[in-house]
Amino acid sequence: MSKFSEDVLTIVKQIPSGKVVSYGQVALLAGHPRAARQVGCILHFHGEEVPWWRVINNAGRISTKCIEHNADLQREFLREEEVEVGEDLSVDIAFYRWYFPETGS
DNA sequence: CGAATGACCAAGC
DNA sequence: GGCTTGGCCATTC
Repeated sequence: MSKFSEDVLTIVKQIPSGKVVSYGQVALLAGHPRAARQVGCILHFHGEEVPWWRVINNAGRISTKCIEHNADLQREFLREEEVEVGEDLSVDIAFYRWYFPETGS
């Protein structure tokens, strides 16, 4: 577990229910604006201690390009938090996007 | 240290 | 708006 990983997890934990963020934003807060890939790689590795399901790509969709991560489960979690998810795992990111108070972006 | 990998991002079609 | 190409970066071998 590197410092980068801990920082990413700490940031993700701050995401409120019913909101979602992109990997790029988390990477930015972690101090590595271009390391969005590592963020996703780290998230699929732990359990419910961190709301990883609230983290999606900048296109507003749940990526399924890698190993069989529970994309279907993630959709269930989001809908439980009043976040509408399309059949193709698409989310209205423009409306549900959460902006971290620290950056104010 | 060099090469390969991955839940990405931005630009081009 | 969706698919394809190239590029970034940290971690692992």
